[in-house]
Amino acid sequence: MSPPSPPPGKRRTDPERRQRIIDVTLEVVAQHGVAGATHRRIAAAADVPLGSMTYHFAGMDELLALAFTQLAQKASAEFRAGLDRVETREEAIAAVVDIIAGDVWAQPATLLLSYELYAFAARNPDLQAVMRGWMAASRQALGRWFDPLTARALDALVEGIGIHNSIDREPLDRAAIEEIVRRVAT
Amino acid sequence: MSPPSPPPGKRRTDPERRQRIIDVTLEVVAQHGVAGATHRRIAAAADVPLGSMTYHFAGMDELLALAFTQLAQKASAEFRAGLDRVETREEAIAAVVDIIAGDVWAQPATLLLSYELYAFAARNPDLQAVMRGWMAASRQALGRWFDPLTARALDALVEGIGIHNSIDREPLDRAAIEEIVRRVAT
Amino acid sequence: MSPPSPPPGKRRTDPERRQRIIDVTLEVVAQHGVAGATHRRIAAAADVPLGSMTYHFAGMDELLALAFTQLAQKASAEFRAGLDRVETREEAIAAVVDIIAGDVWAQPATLLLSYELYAFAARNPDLQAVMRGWMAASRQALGRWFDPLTARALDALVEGIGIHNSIDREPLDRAAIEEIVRRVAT
Amino acid sequence: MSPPSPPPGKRRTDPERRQRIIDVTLEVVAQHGVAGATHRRIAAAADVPLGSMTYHFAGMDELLALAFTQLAQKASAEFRAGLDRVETREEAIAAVVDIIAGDVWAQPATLLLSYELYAFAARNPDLQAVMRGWMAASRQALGRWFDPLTARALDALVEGIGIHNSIDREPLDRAAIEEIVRRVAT
DNA sequence: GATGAATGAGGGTTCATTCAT
DNA sequence: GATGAATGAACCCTCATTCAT
Repeated sequence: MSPPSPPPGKRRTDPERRQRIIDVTLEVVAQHGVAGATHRRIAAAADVPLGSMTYHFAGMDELLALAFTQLAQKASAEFRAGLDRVETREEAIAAVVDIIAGDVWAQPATLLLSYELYAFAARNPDLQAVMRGWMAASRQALGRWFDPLTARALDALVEGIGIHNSIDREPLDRAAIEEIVRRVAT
Repeated sequence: MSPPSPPPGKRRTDPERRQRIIDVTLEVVAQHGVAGATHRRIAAAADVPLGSMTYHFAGMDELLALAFTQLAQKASAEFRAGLDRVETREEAIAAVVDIIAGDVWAQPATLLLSYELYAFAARNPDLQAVMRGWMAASRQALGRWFDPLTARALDALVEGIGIHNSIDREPLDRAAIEEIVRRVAT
Repeated sequence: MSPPSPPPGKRRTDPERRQRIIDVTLEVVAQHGVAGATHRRIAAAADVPLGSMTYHFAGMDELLALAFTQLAQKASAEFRAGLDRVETREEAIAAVVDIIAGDVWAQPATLLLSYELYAFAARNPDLQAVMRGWMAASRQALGRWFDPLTARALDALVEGIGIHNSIDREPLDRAAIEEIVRRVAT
Repeated sequence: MSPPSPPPGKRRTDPERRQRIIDVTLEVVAQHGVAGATHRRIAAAADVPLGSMTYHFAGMDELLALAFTQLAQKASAEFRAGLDRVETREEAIAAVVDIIAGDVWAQPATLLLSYELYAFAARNPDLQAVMRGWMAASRQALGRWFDPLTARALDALVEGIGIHNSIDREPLDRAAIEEIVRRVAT
């Protein structure tokens, strides 16, 4: 059995189109918020005809759900990638510090998207499942080096320090972050 | 017998009106998100004519800013209230655990509002100032019992565990939270 | 019998108020057009409470009618003043040239008001009477020196050249105007 | 039998729609003034959904500008048409008298529109260019038979007598108009 | 007499969505 | 399959006007 692919026949420049719309959706949300993410704006940003929006996606909700899901999965993958390549507990601690202080979550756009994601997920059961999966994956990755409670604590720390650093005018530096991480990791 | 109340639909004196609109705004945001917080919806929920919206507030942005500011200030006040009445460091630790595990942030609506608040604040300089004030107040309250770095770490922990507990199907219990708090608080 | 004055008792800073509103109305119309002449804008420009608007005048239509009537009467008076002081036919011709080339109608604001006035008068019988009175007065003033047909022709010329000069990038100079006036005045 | 027309309220193909809206706009302006020309009123008069207004035109200003531009161009074309078909100077004079006394500008609606046009143009640079073009075309048409100064004077006369005749209870008759035109045309 | 608070009607505009092509 | 034209619901906001004071 072949995977469920679009029926063969007259496929044009399609395949990337759908994905590009999803990617652009996140950009638009980052810039204008969920409230400002309209079909028109996304279509314009993706350089796609307006009709494509409702043709490819049932509605904004579905599109947002898809976009946020991909965001969560990508973030989760990056999180695990950072931890999977380490060999010792010391390196694992360093990896956690990297994640908190690193470029990924330090980017204002990414953090902004996470706020929008949380708010959206709170009203969307599908996204809640995605987020629980994300959390579970993070804890599993941490679980290689830390006991379950510590893993959860570290995961929460990543979240909390990330948010506060984005608001704070003087974010915590690497040394301070490491100090805290070490306290939590016994 | 209750005092003679003005016939509904024709009351001209309603001093708390303005404040009620602000309160209702938060309820509507909690229920429908910032994206779904429209003048009409809020007016209906507050049982107020539509014209009152732009009469009392320059626009949705101002109204949201006011509502979120009050939310932040109320949350900040509750945070400090929990810490200001303690007399020992042990009690302070218990208070932090209370805050994390307690009713305030455990309410889904409150957490949801905080996501919306973060997203909104990221695009609104006034709210950023409010949030920095909130963070500063929290750290000051914690500063009575903990050194600055620990205070920041605990504050981040409150944030992170709160968020994760709201997503998690099996939130951390008091004992687990206390264990983590004690690790951070040396 | 005394003239119909407001009943004595508690008169404050009233008398000029009403007239000032009328004057300011013309300024607002000149700046924003009849379409943009709102109670609020006029009240703000006249530094008068909004409630004064509907207190002193039955509605915008009445206020506009009053304002335009005063404008017409003032313009008419100036027109006659220019002609009444002349002693010879030659001076009368010079006066007509003065009116056309002069400062009064050359001011963009004044001409703009006349357009608005014409448009308004076309839909307001009272103003039509005012304008007919204005025309009659002009012709009467001209009638001292010119036969009826010539008077009407000169009056039309004042109108037509005035308008065209306001549109034209190179308005007719005094000499050209005088040449035309002399042709019409036999 | 008439051809099968689409059921009302559900027609999707209406190529002249845009132009009809422009035409109807002038009718609405003639009836209610620029101040009373609203999207809703025009849409109703043109039997067109409200959404069509801002779909076809960027805003009321653009719509008014288009409508007035077409009015000016049509008036200009008629003016020239009257003069272009004459063969002698005598006929040219007769043509000018026709224009002044004729049906075009004698219609109250047309004159009313010209007032609104002048007022609108005074606040709209694009329309000023249109009006200057109109004036230039008129003078060029007159220029075939009259020297430049006379051409301008006759043009102004058309304007002035037209306006005054519309206000006057006893408009000038053809003979009187001809007498004045002849004076101006040397 | 005079006014500031309040309102509901109506303003322009944006939007997701539909549908003929 | 894909799209551009079109729509009507809903948006935020301004307005003249009312009314208790």
